[in-house]
Amino acid sequence: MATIKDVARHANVSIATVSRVINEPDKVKEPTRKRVEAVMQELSFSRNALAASLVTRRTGCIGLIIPQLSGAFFAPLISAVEHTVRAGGSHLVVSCGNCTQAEVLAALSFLKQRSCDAIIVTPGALEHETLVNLLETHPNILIIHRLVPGYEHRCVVVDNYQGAFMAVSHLIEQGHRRIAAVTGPHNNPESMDRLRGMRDAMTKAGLPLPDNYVFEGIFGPESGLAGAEAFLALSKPPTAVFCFNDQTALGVLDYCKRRQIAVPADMAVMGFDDVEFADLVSPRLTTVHQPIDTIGRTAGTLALRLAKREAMTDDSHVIQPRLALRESVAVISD
Amino acid sequence: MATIKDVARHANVSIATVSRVINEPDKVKEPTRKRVEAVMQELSFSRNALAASLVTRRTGCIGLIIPQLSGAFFAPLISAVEHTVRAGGSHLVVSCGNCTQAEVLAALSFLKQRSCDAIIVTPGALEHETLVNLLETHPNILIIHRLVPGYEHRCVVVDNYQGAFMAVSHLIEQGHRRIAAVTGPHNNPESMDRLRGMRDAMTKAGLPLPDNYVFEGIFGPESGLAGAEAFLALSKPPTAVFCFNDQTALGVLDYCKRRQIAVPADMAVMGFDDVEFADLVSPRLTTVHQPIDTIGRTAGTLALRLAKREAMTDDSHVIQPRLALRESVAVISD
DNA sequence: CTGAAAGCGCTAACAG
DNA sequence: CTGTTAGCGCTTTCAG
Repeated sequence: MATIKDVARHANVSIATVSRVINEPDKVKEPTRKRVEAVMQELSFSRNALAASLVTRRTGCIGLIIPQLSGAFFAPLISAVEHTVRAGGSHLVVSCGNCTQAEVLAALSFLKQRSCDAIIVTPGALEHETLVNLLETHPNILIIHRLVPGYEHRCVVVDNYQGAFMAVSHLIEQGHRRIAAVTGPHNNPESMDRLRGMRDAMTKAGLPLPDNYVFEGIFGPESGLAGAEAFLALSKPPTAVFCFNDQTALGVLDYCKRRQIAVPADMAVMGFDDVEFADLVSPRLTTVHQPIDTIGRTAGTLALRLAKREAMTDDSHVIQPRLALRESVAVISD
Repeated sequence: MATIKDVARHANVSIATVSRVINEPDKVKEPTRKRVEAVMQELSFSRNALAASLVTRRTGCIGLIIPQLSGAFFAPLISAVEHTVRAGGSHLVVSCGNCTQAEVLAALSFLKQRSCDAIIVTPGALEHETLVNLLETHPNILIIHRLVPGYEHRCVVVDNYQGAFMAVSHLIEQGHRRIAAVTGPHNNPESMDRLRGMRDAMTKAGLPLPDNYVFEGIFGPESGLAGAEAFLALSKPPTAVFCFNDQTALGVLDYCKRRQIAVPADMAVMGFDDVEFADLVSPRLTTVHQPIDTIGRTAGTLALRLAKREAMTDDSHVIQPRLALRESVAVISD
């Protein structure tokens, strides 16, 4: 591998000049520049970015810590982040945090050592305190999917409360009065926000939400299966079930299919997320659309700004979801 | 940010000793080590990996260039690569090549400058010559999805020919005699391999494959739509269509649904890839299963070996697909 | 077992 | 416009 030293020698200039033709070409007189460029070509010189970063203290890398790389929800998110980040001239280094606190911290430490200009964290299992601590000690960290009080300008979240409120209100408008929910884990803040949104929508309509209408799941199809089974065993089963994510809804749909329960006629199913397959299953899933792309773009833009050490505005970045009306919910028939 | 210099000063040792407790702790006497470790903790020292890499010439990073980050096919692939790579103690830097040759080369140059220990390339639109050149000049590059003669040991591919052969043979076994195909772009080597496999399976069974039974697509649902339309307009339409990827098959399925053509009764549909949604659509898609996970793991393992500059064995890495038999193909009824 | 010193390849003042 | 020089933070001989 040729270095700027080699280039300098071959072109009969100092290494400073070579450095200049790389970084600020117009500060070098045309003939000199041409000569240097020719030599670089000839030696197929490739600048060692590591060495440069060591002195500039900027790597042009933005880190992203995320629980999964694949998956209907995260993959498009990563993609959106990558695109904006790259449009801004930086590159994305992803690290799969796999949810556990230890892994996230390990990933973080790696990205820190690698001097990423900014780091985007999807907290997964991170405790609130850890998060606060992180935000406090690392001015270039950014959080997706959790609103940390006092650091709103470095958080990008979707309005889970509002999304759930809208979803349940829609169900009510369709005539449903007995509405159940398959939630996420009780320690999941997003799930809790959705539950609050649901509760308020029910209360506003003067409807009850009995405890046995709330089934705690883990955001997977198996939760939907179990939840549906539990609800249908009730003496007064619900006519609609609101699943706190689409994977769960998929489980409910699956259960209904097996048991020959017609969706939406006998059971309405509402999801949350609007992942790719929501429009692919049958009946097509009515769900709360999370604008994944907007989230990703917002996060990317913010990261770019943090990387440049630009001042952050104090606004919070709360993104509004909207309803994706499809086939799994209809006006109640009885 | 504290440096080893700071640590050295505070612990009353030389920077060499600090470096040792980081890299070869057992070469440092217990008390000294303890003291240094305490100071590191206290100053919340984080080693600057950039500086280290500058001298060791190893970064612990493995690069991956890929056309898309999301997508039913690539996301799981990335995930598999990331897991193996990380299990091997390295980290993955992804770069989205977006298919064009220029972009792939740009991504490559970035990863090179960043001194990745090894780079995995999914060639997308790269021309064969460029590929050969790359493999020749970069001993630590690895190719997925293209078998470059002379560099087999640094390529990992699935046997597209065999997959297509199996798929079409299965269709024939089910009694189909008029089988059409919606292929990928004609300059796509994988698509060409699949077409050869199909041709040979047809020939072997003594069946013709007329030109108007071969519709060139671009691996998207719209190709399936267009292909299906074209085939159905024929005076003798096929009874089965082999789609060269699942996205395309999705388009065909969609077309049939709209036109009330029963699948598989009136039209059998065979896909290729077996992405996540293949098992989710209805009818569930019969398709050629690509062992994405195996591909990813193989590539990851190979990359790790390249990174360690270990000698490569001379075997090629050709992975065998298998059929995923589901609902969209059945014994022909007439 | 520990320290001194010489770089890794590059950038960034500062002179000229 | 160009060259000299002093590091960036770390590893790695080579002595002691």
